Amino acid sequence: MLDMRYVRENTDAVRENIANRGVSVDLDALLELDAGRLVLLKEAETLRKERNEVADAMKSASKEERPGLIERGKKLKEDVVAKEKDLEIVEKGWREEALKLPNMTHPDTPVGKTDNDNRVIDTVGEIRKLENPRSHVELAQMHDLIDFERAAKVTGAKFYFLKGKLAILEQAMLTWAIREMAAEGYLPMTTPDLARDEVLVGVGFNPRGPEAQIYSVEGTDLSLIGTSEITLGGYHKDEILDEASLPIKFAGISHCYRTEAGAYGRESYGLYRVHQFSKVEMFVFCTPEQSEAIHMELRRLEERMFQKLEIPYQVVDICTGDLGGPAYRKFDLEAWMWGRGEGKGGYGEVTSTSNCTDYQARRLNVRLRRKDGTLDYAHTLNGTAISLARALIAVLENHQNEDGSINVPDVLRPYTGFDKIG
RNA sequence: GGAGAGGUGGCUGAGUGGUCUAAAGCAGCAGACUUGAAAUCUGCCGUAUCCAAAAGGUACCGUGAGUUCGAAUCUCACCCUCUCCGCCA
Repeated sequence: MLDMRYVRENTDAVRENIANRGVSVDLDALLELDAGRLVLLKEAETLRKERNEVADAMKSASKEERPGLIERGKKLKEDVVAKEKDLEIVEKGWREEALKLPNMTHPDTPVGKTDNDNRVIDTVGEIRKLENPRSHVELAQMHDLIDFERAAKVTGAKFYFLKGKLAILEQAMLTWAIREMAAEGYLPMTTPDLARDEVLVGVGFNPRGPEAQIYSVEGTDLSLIGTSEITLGGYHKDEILDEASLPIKFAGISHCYRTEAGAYGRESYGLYRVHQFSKVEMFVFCTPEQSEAIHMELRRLEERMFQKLEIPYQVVDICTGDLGGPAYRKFDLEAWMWGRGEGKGGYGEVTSTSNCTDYQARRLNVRLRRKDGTLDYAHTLNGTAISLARALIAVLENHQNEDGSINVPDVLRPYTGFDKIG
């Protein structure tokens, strides 16, 4: 959500931003609705004022005056109801359109249309030389680590059972990641896996409807979360945070559920695009002054996780056309995966960090009280500490040996209790 | 799941149809007194929105609908909290 006053006063900048992001928002229609809304609002308020005056006059009215005042009051009540109905209709359209407005964009964000326009800003780590690199699916088959077929029988396509040492490896990575985050001052939080639709919308997700990537629970206003960004963002909904308490840093542990409608194909192979996975997510509430530096910190922490896992990756500055609505700027980490690029290997997204500035905070109504007593909206940021499924792919494929055995990265060995698979 | 009680400003808490633009206390801010602090005294002290600003208007007492000339107050539904019972890892 953008500040409507800002939109009114900076229409050119907003228009350019909409164009850069390739979002379908009709700004002119929105501005027209906005102007119409203000007129109706004014009219409704005038009527309500008269109604209040009549009610006020009743208090001291004589017996003779009363019937006349009651008549006026009845008439005004009808007028108010009618005017409010008009206002409600305009406001509904206005709100729908206003919610579609994406966040403004960081000046350094590359302008572009698709992920081909994303800018690689760093490449780190060395890709191991392998004669016969195997995909994680092949490796899993060799060691009986994943059962997709039975998961399909039990639940459906794009679900999986992790077996044996891979199940242990997953838990090891979760525990390791949580401890890493705690050591950095991020408060570990196990969150609900479901949230109210209201919260989903506040964080910027679309819980229902044809475009939705979210599972919703029939007969309730609950949806399965696609990331704990949702529950952590909702955590301080409708609250006023004390400036001195910021930044507030969380490391959320949750399962993540995504419908991934229509996302089948080569790039969705194996564990890469699945309907359920576990994730440790960093989430930060901070002041507007802090958010830029914290975004860099989140990126640095994400990079460090993959450095410690000894997995080569590249950092990508996401272009305007590929940014989600709430993000002001977004970096992705793409790890090397041998199973991509038709067996030759390629980079695949493993983490992502966004600075959402005050966009989510406005929708969630999260404010901060300055030391001088004034109020402002907080800034929110999120970043992936570790996302299982994809991180497992990266570990399996990068730490495989020529014989198909897989070394456990050093940092995980204390948590797995074994050094090698196979 | 059943029965009961309850949700009011940053906090505690009064208020059951019209001076509620919500009592009082605590906390906070400014000032007085004081060498300084405490105590005491005085004043200020919710949010959003409209207006260039001020003045002012409108809305908000868990949420939503309703009754009424008029709703924090009455009615209904929902959400949440607490107590007890049942069930249960």
